[in-house]
Amino acid sequence: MSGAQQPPYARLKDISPSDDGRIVSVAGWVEDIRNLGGVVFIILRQREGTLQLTFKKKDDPDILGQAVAVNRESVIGATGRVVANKQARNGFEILPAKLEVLSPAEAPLPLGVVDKVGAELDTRLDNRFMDLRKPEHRALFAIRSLALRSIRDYMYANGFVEVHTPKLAGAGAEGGASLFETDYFGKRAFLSQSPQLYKQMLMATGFDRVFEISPAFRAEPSDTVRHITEFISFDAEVAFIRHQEDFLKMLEECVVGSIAYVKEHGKEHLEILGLDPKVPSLPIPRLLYVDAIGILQEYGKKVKEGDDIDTEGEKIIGRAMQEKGHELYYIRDYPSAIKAFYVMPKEDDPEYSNSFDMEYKGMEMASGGQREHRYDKLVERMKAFGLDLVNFDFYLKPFRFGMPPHGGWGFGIDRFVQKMLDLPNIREAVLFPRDRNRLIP
RNA sequence: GCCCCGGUAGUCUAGCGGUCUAUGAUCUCGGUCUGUCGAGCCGAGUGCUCGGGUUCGAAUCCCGACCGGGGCGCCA
Repeated sequence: MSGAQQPPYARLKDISPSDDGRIVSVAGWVEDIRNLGGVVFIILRQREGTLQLTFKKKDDPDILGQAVAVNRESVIGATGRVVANKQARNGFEILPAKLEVLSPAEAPLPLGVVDKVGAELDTRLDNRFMDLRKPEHRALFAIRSLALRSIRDYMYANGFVEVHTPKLAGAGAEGGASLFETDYFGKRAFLSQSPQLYKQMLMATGFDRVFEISPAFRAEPSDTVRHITEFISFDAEVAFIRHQEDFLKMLEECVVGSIAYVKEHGKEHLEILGLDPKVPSLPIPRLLYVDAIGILQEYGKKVKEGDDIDTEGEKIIGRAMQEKGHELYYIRDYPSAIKAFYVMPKEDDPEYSNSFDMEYKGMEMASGGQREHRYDKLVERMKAFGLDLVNFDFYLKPFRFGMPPHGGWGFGIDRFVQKMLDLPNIREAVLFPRDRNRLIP
């Protein structure tokens, strides 16, 4: 273990058949041990793939004995000679002269990494560290990372400032009942369900364009494949707009760009998963709310103008749009009555609002719109919603001292990854998901 | 929170009142084998979620709790 005198461990990508004869040290997880009696193979797994260690009884029976004694999924280090060999994976194998167990794994494993049986999601999540040793599961998160990187790149390139608003707050963001309550030095506090009010307040500062990628918490006891209690929300707010179309263009470019970025830079990961997501063409369709209701009526669903679109309706529209070749689209101009208090009703038809949802494969990815920036109108609407204005003084104050017209969106990162990769459950797209029953790990 | 379905070895499953000393696979352990790469072959090991009840008898039927799967409501 006198590490300082020894060369660093070589990675799989640093070794090739042309290194024949070279002495290298490698480390990794023991994926499998194949004991053929006179010869033993250890399949060693690293981040990028697996390589083979070969032990021959006639060369060194002692080290062969050590190799056979190692438990699967232990972390080992080995030093030996590289031998080019067409029979071995990668075209080479290593014949170790030294083998050390850096961290043994107990047996049996709580979850097999290469076992020929499946495991339920619940079991996998209970043992997530082990589950993520499977390349196809790590690939999901490599892709998620790429998608986020592309989103950030787009936002920075378009003049947005990345911000962080508080996740602990003394008042509920939108006055809903779906807040987690906690004790804050004897006072009641809530986990933020949305950065909504804070990002709007920032519109009164001169930043003009802000975005935030951070957790949001919802205490709704939803038990579905598309809800978790802690999710990552990508929020943005833009000042000095004339119409929501001014930023819808940005959102669609950002989202479509993210899918394209994943396809371009995540080829190896998509290959592991056998996936090839479609890149929607720009601009994506804008379906008016009233037309969406029309589609539902065409499909025989009993809805009337003014109704909210329920899950079934959302799925029907998803299929209808899919038939026309559209996976990603906006639904615009919802009735004012079914949207939050901060939405701006349309000038010419106040029954409807400057609001939108972005839908991807029949699931809501984002919602947003132009906000009511006129103090009097905002207060009027808040009263109509039955909100106690005393609790919202901190929010309303900026509206009395010069608030530019503005709007923005909230976009669910976890759902985006779920739909882009056609995952059956949002929990697959989250490392350590939180839901109604799961708080550990 | 509501509706439907389910909970069997570390993992995934069959069984659905006695014939269950519970099926198969995977896994683990032991044996064998000098080119495996889903290694092979021989042998062994581990289990009916918990608590009540019905019955001569319960993995199996009933009730409750907890947990899981699907759907709904709501939403990102």
